[in-house]
Amino acid sequence: MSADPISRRDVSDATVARLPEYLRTLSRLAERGVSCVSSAELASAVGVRSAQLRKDLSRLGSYGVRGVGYEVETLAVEISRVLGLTRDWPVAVVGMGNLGHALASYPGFATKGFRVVALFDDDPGLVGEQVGGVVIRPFAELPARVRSDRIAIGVIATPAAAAQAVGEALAAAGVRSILNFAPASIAVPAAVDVRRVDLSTELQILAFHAQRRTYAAPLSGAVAR
Amino acid sequence: MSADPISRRDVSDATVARLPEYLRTLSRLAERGVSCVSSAELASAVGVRSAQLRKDLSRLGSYGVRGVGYEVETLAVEISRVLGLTRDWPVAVVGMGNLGHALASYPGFATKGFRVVALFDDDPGLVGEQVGGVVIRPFAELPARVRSDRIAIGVIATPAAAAQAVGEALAAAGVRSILNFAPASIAVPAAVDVRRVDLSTELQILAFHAQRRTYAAPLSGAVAR
DNA sequence: AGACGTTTGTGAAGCGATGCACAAAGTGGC
DNA sequence: GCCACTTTGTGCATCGCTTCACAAACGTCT
Repeated sequence: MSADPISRRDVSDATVARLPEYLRTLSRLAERGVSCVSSAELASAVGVRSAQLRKDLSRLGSYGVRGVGYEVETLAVEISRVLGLTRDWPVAVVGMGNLGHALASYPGFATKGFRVVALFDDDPGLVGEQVGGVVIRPFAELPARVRSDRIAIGVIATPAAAAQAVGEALAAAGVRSILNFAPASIAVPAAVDVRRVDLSTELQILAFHAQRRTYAAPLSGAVAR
Repeated sequence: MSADPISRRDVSDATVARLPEYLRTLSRLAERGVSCVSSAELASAVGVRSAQLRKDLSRLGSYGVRGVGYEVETLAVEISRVLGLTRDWPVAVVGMGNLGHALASYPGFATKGFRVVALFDDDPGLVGEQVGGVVIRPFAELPARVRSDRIAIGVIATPAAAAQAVGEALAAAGVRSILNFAPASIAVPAAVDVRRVDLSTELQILAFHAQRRTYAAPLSGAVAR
């Protein structure tokens, strides 16, 4: 009864998106031997306002001490608990091209409870190969592996054309969380949570700002086409 | 004077983030031979409300025809222009491990005016290797290459420990736009625009929602550890 | 040419997130 | 034990984005 898990329900998406950043900064502080930190210090290390940090953390409960600050270790554990990192998350990667290889051996995937336990591709030249100690298997084995390995998260790293079919197969197999790296949006049942990471989109946003800078700078120069 | 480039100034970040999605959907429609589309059709294809789509597009100017809709080709060209995709964007990738290799040969990088023209790594085992027709060079050559190739965008694909140094080197060399894939935030001068893509953060957000689902489902089951 | 149906562009309302400012709560010194 | 100082937690104002709703504009049909 001391820590009420139900109270996590009203944590907004904006707050959740910042929690991983807080957690990484706290880990860095812990490595440096810091055991206690104020909201002002932590906020400036992360790059947010201190008021926002305190408001975010207050959603998780009262883990700070007035006049002192937050205990680094305690706060890190609490954020981990809220994010669900204290349990095990078996992950499957579908599509073992360059990107799939990179994701399967990405250090960030191995930590925090995420375990890449299954790799899939239909290219006969790739099936059987080992990446990070896991064997690449044909895509048809997906449903069986999802059941046997209790796979909770699917990562799509296929070309755009295959993304929709893979997403449907993952959803049909019971995977409710999908991280989609393919340059295409996919339609899935409402019960499935999809997050898309598109490298091309990020570049285009950068290009927009870069272009705006070059237009803004030379006030006297001829701008027209 | 017909198309005023200054009017692009008041396009909000939220709108800019959606423009690439609109553009990709328009390209798909054009491939299918669709030449005209209403805001309702386009919006549902993208997955946003039609009012939002219209408001976004109205920021770029009046490119729709009342009673008819938007001409696919014209709208695509205009969005491309606003995003700055009609010019050439030389890109450098720093850190040619698994992720760097994947990014350098990513199809989405090659299209839309982005050209990977330089690859850097300090591992002697990688220097000299060709990826997509571009030779990997030692990191020390970065400043010279930025000048000679007019590199505008830098992609950081190094381990976390190297990210800060690479970011500083890019900024010092004159690169004003950085896409950071390393699992670490970097501090750069205010004139430099950094976007961070963190695979671990995305997974953690997925895990949060997945955990919330499992807590919400078994109302009668004992939750307390 | 005029009336009708359709779709855009946009003012206004609604809503959620951010930032401010301060009371509440704790520590340490005397 | 009381006082001064520090820092959290939070009500409240503000800001920006999203959504609604409708008038203006366009094509079409007669």
